[in-house]
Amino acid sequence: MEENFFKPSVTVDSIVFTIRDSKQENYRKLPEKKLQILLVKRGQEPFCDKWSLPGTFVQEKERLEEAVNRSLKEKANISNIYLEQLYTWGDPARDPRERVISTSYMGLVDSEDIKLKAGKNIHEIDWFTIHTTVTKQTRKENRHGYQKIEEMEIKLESKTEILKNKVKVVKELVDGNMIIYTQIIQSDLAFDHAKLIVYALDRLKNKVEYTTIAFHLMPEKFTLTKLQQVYEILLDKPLLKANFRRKIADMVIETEEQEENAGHRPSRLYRFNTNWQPHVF
Amino acid sequence: MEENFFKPSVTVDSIVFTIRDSKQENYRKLPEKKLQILLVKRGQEPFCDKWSLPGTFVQEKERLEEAVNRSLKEKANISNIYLEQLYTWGDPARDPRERVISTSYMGLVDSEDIKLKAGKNIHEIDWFTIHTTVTKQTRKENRHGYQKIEEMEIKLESKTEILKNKVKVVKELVDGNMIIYTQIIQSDLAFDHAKLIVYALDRLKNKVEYTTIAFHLMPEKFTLTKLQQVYEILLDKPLLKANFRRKIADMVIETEEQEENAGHRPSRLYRFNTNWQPHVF
DNA sequence: TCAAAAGTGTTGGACCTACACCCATGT
DNA sequence: ACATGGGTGTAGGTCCAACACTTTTGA
Repeated sequence: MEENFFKPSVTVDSIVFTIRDSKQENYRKLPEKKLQILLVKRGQEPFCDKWSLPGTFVQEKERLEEAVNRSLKEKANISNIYLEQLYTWGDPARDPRERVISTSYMGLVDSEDIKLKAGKNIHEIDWFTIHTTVTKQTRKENRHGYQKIEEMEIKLESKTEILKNKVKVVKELVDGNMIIYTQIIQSDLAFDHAKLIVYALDRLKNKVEYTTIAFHLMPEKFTLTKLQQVYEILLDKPLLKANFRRKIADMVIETEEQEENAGHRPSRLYRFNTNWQPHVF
Repeated sequence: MEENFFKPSVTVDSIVFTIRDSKQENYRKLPEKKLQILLVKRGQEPFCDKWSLPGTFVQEKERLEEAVNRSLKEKANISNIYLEQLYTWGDPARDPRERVISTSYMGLVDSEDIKLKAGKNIHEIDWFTIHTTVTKQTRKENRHGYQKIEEMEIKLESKTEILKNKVKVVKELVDGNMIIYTQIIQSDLAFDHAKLIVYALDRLKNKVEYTTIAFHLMPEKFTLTKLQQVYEILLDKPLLKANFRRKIADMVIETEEQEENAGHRPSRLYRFNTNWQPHVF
């Protein structure tokens, strides 16, 4: 065996996204929807009473995904949601006391599925709407390639609180190799959780374009307009209805059901086509 | 703080890919190219004298990427290559002695860059050509969705050895949530490294289509035909020259240099266009 | 009646596939 | 001279953005 004295603590943290109605103007208009994230207010040191991602220490006989599921069950009363491993954060200084390596998971849910309940070691729990703004963008060419710096503000807003975070994402091309690192400038969140959120957001928005990941934010049966709203939020741009419908046509299957009482023509409900596969050429 | 008694060992393992000439038939023909992977023969228990991925234990004051770079330097005399974190493997039973959690990294190199040298705790080091065959594919529909099982053989071949591996990949859709797990049926490699290789291969082949990752397998200056060969190997299908060139046209920049002495018309050398960005709509 | 959303059809242009063809080189 | 790869042009089809238009409902 190789020299192996050092053992770190290992945790899992989850970034759970959902898309929820934020307001409805009148009986005719569709409610406006927003991308939201699940946060818990810590009940222990360090960062006691700071908002943070739900997470837990990995136990001796437990797989990582089991730990994630346990933490969501214990802390937020959530079970059985879509989870996907994202990234493992191993900076020696990321926990102020001792070295903790954390593997982050992205979770996606239909918000209707969930009844939140603050659990173990948690003082509060809530959904926070995500607002991101790019505040600065620079790009410098150099001998080896270039350096791109992006400063971003991430505002997280619940009914009662606003959390502000500012990060700097540096993308550097050195001898053909892309190096990306994120730096927290200011954060109201515990630990380096602002970083984990930025990373997860990026991955989510990216994957929308070439996977069916968005369907995990939907209920089993949904209208095409609601699906379009989800895509519009994630892609951050308006889409044309006719074109959107043609594009996702074979990812969905028509059902016989309709949604009524909406103040306008009733819309047909669809479900995901489990037979769908991306076109291969 | 939460209860936190258990601390696992943490390692990093790297799956380093390259594309190398395997044979040249005559002075006119271009050499045939193959996708290869870097393996080391372990010099310690457990799995002493078994081939494995290069890896190391993460040390106390070291970031994960530093550990990966150190292990590649110490064990294989490789430095300064493209690395990308892939996945963290935390199955409690993946190491026969004690619990070890391992984060895997994918490395990509131009093979000309590298002079291998077996290093610390390593008996041998070599490149292995990867041959994969899907031996069985089943798909069952059920109440919740479906289950897809794929059996794959991965043959790894160096000048002197052939390593055989057989894995079973199960993709299951349960209540709209996709669960993927891999199972090793038979493997000549140490630990669960066959799994890590299958995962890395999958990711590499996938990313070729929507990123510029393939360029990390190229030297700084290259001919378009060599680039096309790399794409053909990764996509596992022949491409039409004229169409390929149009598709990658704005990812590359023409240089003034040419490659000569080839027994046919000399070909222009290109380099990667660092200004390239995917088309956004 | 009418506001709002549901839902469909059309058109011009961009891009993609397949194939044909010519060019330049070393032996 | 010729095998081999380097390199480009084009025709036909498919896909896609943009826009216009009709339908259906609840109040």
